[in-house]
Amino acid sequence: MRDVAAIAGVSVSTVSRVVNGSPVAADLAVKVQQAVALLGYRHNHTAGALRRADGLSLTIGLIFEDVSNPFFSAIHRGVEETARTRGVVTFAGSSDEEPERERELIDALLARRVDGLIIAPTATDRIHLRRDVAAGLALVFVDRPPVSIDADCVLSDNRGGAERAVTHLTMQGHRRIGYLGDRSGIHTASERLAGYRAALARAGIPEERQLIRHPRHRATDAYEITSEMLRSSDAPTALFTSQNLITLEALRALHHLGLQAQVALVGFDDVPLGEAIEPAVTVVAQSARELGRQAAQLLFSRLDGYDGPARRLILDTPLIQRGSGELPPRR
Amino acid sequence: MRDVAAIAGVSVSTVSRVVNGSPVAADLAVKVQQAVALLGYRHNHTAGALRRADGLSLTIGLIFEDVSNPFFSAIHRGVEETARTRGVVTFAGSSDEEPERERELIDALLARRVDGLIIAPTATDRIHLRRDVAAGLALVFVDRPPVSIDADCVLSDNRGGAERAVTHLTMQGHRRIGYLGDRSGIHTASERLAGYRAALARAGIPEERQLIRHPRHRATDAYEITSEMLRSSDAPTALFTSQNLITLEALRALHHLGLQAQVALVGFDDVPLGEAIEPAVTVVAQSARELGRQAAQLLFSRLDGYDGPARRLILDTPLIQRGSGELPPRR
DNA sequence: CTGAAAGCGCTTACAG
DNA sequence: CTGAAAGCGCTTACAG
Repeated sequence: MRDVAAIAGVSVSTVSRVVNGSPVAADLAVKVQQAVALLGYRHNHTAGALRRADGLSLTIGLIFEDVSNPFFSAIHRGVEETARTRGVVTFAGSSDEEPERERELIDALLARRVDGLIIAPTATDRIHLRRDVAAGLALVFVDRPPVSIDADCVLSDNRGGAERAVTHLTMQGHRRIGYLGDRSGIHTASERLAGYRAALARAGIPEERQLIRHPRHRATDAYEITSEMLRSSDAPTALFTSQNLITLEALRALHHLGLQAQVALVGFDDVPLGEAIEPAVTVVAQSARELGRQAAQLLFSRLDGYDGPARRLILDTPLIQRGSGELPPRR
Repeated sequence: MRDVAAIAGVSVSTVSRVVNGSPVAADLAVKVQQAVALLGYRHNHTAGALRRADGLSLTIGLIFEDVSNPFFSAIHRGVEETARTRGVVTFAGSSDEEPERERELIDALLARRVDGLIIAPTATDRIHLRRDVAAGLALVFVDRPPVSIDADCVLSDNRGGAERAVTHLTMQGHRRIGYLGDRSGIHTASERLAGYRAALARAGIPEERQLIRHPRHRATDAYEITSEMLRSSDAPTALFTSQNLITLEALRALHHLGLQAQVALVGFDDVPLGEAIEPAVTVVAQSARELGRQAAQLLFSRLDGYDGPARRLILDTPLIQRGSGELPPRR
């Protein structure tokens, strides 16, 4: 900036004004712009933030379980869409469901002075950000509510969606419905299990322990567990799979066993090709992108000065009937 | 930091040393740490970078077509894996294949002083970063090579993979092979088309114009175009779909028409459930995560001082036979 | 409208 | 090892 000022023959104050669009005499502005082009000057917004009144970095951070899970990357996209309109750029990182990694990421992001954070917290989150929030950090939770701090959050209707899915199965006469759940401890997992239980209770069906399973490592275990459950003598006539990766694995297992037209299935969260395969997959859908948009909205409203109590948004999870969930009981 | 110094009864220099792990007398270090905890002090790494010798922000930027495309989010994950070992956090943004948006993102990221940039450039990239690279920016291209600047890049073997895929079809007697390609102009698209052509030429099959199609809007058009092609009187006996989203749409069309067991298909890039559906989908696979890892490696080697000529890495694209690509010609 | 000076939160020579 | 001072690239009162 000093170099630009020297070449343009003005003070750095004037260069700063031109760069920031403050009123400057036209002839000086032209000189400055020429010098900027000549030198290939890049404004250092970060340095400016140190002195600027608002102190904003125009930067926010996203912390997900895994940035490459399509569910989370769709949230990312939704956040980006609204951040973009404000000239805000977005960090994104994966906690891998490890509280320590989550904490590292939070620390790293705050050391870079992000204006806000959108977090899908780990099951055992120890998030301690009260002071940072008091100091102006905008904090929003997405997909899972915060446990150790009171903050804005946006969730899907997990319990309601699961209950609707399972009731859909009981209404068609299924009484043995397998539950393939996510690692317990994760909020969405326990809510969906609660929904499953509520639906069984409503239909007067007793729970069976061996029908409720929680694969530890989703991608690898879910396939095995599903296969095993389906091969057993008291196999279920229907499955409720409570997470997108688990649904994919259960579908693989069903298709490999050739049981996809025998055993009903409803999944939580849509899957690619879910509509194309035979039978097409009935799911409870959630709009990840919309979760992201809403989370960003909450975040920016805080940066814009909203100072009221924490808000909690719950998004609908409509049931999409496509075939797999409408198969009658077969055994 | 000043407050910490005041409470600990030391100079800010000493606080700085403690925070950065420089040698400090044990008793003073303890006092500083207590003050840090008491105040909830957050180090401002960004402010430090202004004065620090290396000037590094420990920040890099990723620019993809779309962060929510599973291919790109897997690259993101690969980058993150190697960035993480260095305490580097990652921005990620979507260009939507628009050069102007790409430029905005680059400018925004450079204004936040990222140490490096990993870009999957738009078809008509006007990327002008020579001066920034000269000033120390580490720049790597991924998935698509740079057109307007010489820089490190890591690509998949697009032409070779496509040629292998199509030759696989011709070897089984297919002579009418439909090509469903990405928007032309995108490097990967033209390479894959070249591979398709090479395979036809090698098999002595003349090209047919109406069998080579480029959906404009992948998600929406690919379905229509595939359906139309399959319904025509001179329909192909096999399809080569040259991108993951296009493969998904073509599969939807095939399944909806009930032709999935009649018309062979090989896709470029794997798709979820590709293994589960019937017939399972034969693909040319690329490891997006590995692309990301390698790109990050190239980037960090530059930051570590490598100053040689631009490198170009080409990753293998093995053919995975699963069934859909092994269907014989039917008409 | 414009410029000189002070200062944002840090790190880095430089003395001690 | 420790502290006082200068300075990184900017913005912001404050005079003119």
